[in-house]
Amino acid sequence: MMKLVPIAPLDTDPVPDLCRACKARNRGICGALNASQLSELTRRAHRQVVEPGKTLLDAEQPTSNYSNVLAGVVKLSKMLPDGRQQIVGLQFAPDFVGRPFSPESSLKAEAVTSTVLCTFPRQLLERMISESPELEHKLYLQALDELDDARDLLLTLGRKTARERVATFLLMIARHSPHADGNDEGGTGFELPLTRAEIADFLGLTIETVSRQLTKLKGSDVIRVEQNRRIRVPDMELLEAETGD
Amino acid sequence: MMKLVPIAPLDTDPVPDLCRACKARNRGICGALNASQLSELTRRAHRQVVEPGKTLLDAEQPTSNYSNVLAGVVKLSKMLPDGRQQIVGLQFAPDFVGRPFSPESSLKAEAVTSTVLCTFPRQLLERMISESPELEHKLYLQALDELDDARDLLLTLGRKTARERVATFLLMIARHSPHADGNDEGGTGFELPLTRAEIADFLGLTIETVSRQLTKLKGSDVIRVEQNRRIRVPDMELLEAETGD
DNA sequence: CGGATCCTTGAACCTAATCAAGAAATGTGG
DNA sequence: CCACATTTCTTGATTAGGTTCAAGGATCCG
Repeated sequence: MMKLVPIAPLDTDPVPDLCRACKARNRGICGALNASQLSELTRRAHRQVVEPGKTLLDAEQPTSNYSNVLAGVVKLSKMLPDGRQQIVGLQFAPDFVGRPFSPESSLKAEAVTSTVLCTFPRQLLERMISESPELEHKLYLQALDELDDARDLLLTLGRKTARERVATFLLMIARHSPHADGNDEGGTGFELPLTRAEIADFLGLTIETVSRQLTKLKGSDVIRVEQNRRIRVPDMELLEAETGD
Repeated sequence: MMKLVPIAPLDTDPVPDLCRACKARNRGICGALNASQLSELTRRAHRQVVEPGKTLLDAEQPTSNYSNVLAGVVKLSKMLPDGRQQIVGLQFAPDFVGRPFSPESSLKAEAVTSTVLCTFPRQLLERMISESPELEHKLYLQALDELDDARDLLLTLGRKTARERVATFLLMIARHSPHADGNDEGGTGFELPLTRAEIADFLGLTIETVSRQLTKLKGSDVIRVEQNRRIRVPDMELLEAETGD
């Protein structure tokens, strides 16, 4: 049975086309917005495709825009004054990229692959947060997930061997791969979004060590390296057994 | 001048004595609650002093209670099946300890010092979150801070030397010490809440390495070790210079 | 095809781990 | 309060996993 409720005047806006076509619409934070809020967001947001290396947020710099990742991968990294670098997180669709309630980011956010983003002004989002508890709730849930991820990575960096780290990374990518070919003849295949240097920066290793461990995992028949960036895992359980947990 | 506002019937409850005396009341998440909410929370919360080693949340176990830290220090840790351990966070007053929206914790929370807690049922908090956006906002802010801390630690574990890690840890503790004696004759003095073994688990090192680096920092006149747990920093800038950032 | 970037492999080195012992601090019961 | 047991911490010797330095091979792209 239908309830009769007064129609809020602002809610007569239709869902914008941009959002209607957005794959992240119902999984990401925008799912918390009503049509009028979506409409306002859309008026000031734009969809863009950015190339690898494009910086979205810069450490110690005032931030003017936040983004949602619609496709591709974004890395979050920190750097010491002497140049040592650590990747502290990877973001996939439909993740939100930004640090609400702080005028500047403490880290750098950079596209690692060709990436599709929905970008909008920082202040607009912060205003919408204050108007929509539902939106803040979604952001909170994402923050909690990122916290779990960060702490898993802490265990990896603090206590795992090089081989275990590489296996852990491969498993993580496999699980995030949308087109990881299922169990056809040769197990699961997927593409690494990161270069060896980036994998090293993620795992707290050097590029040489990453390369050597991939070679050794190949030698143990845990993986096959079909091309530099293309990995195949014949038996996912074998890979899981290499992660240490 | 006083404003005349209608008094919400439920808000006639006075602020409970337990909360009135709570030092964390206005800094922690309870600051987001009105008198009636506080009153309900208090009815089902209890203040307790727990001894070092007491487990508050256990990995892979359903959690029935959350807590606020009122005094003391709580460690959050993860363990691999073979026993390797990593501390992934330290919580001080007035931090909230718990993982909302997840029936079980992915980590273990344990008192490291004698600790004062305000403990209450998990489901009560989750119900109050759904009723109070202000409360969820405070929790979100804390989660964002914990995320920043976790990512700082990632940089430490992934890229710093043993000496830099120990210096980074000492600086962190110094900054969290309420009774760090100010700049009397000998600089800043404070108490380490953790054993050497726990410091090692926090920094991804062994107990021997922590001990050796403390000895070396002493040899370089960056710190003085007055007792095992008592450190003095003659010049805080010297210590900062050892952290690598 | 040529140049640049990315990746692999080898050899030497080094930092931190491991193994081992003893010293200092803490706690306990007489 | 002291003697003893236990835990915690320090120090030394050795080992090993990963880094650094160096060179050569793939791969990619104009």
